[in-house]
Amino acid sequence: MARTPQDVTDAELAVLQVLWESQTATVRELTERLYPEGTTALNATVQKLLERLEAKKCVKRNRKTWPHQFSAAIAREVLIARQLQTTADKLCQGEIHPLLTTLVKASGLTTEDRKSLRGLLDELDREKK
Amino acid sequence: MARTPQDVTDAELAVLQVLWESQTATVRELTERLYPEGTTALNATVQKLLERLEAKKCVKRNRKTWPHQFSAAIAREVLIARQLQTTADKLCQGEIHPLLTTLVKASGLTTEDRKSLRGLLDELDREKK
DNA sequence: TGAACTCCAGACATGGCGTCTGTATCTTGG
DNA sequence: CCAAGATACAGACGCCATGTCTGGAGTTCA
Repeated sequence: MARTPQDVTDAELAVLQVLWESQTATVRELTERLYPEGTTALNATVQKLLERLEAKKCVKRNRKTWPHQFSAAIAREVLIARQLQTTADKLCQGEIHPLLTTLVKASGLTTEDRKSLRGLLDELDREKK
Repeated sequence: MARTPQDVTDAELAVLQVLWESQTATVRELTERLYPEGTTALNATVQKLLERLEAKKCVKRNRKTWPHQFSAAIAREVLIARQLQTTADKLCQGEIHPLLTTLVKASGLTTEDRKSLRGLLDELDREKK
């Protein structure tokens, strides 16, 4: 039972979070944001995280500018979807429906939430007729 | 950025999966199921996994019988819910609504699925009035 | 009682992941 | 055009989670 590497690790995710709200940033900016108090060695750390994220196609790097500008190459929603699929694979043989019912049942949905959900369903009904 | 240990690990989950469908089982049975071909050393491995699962309150052990009988102490749905909450915490500051919309949009819900979902929502509406 | 099985405490090993060091490369001010 | 400072990049380190194994004690049954 070999261990399966994570697709986006915690430290990497932290970087992505910042990029999602900043649109674009340099290594220095990211480091200051993620590790205020930190030493300059952390720059290399962030650099490495970005490098790995780039390899995973989660981050785009603009090499034309100096210093390089980084931006997210993957939307939060996509990552959410991917994560949910992983959960489904592990716990429901890939089925997503169980996730939905679990969410709806277990979580404290407000009346508001339920209304918007119905809206979404209606939309789907219309699309597929 | 310290690494956070998983709540239920892959190998542990594999054990749980078997328990969910077998109701109850001994170490030997589990080992044979999980590692057909395996050496007897794997018995200890499974034993250790069970021990850890027990500590996490995911497995119950009946010490009255010999050999001990193990059974799941946590429902699959609970684990799903927990996992979903973790995802929400990491990606949506704990909000579950984004997960829902992602799921509804991304997954190929059949008309049937949508109907049963609406049923669930109606039920909730009735409960909370 | 002895053989065979099970339990259990602890140790071991692999590898993921966050971090750091050292060096090459680039940019800018003088 | 050169020196100084910043950035990029390759590689390595170290901790620890996690899957696995070893040895010995406990249990059952003929």
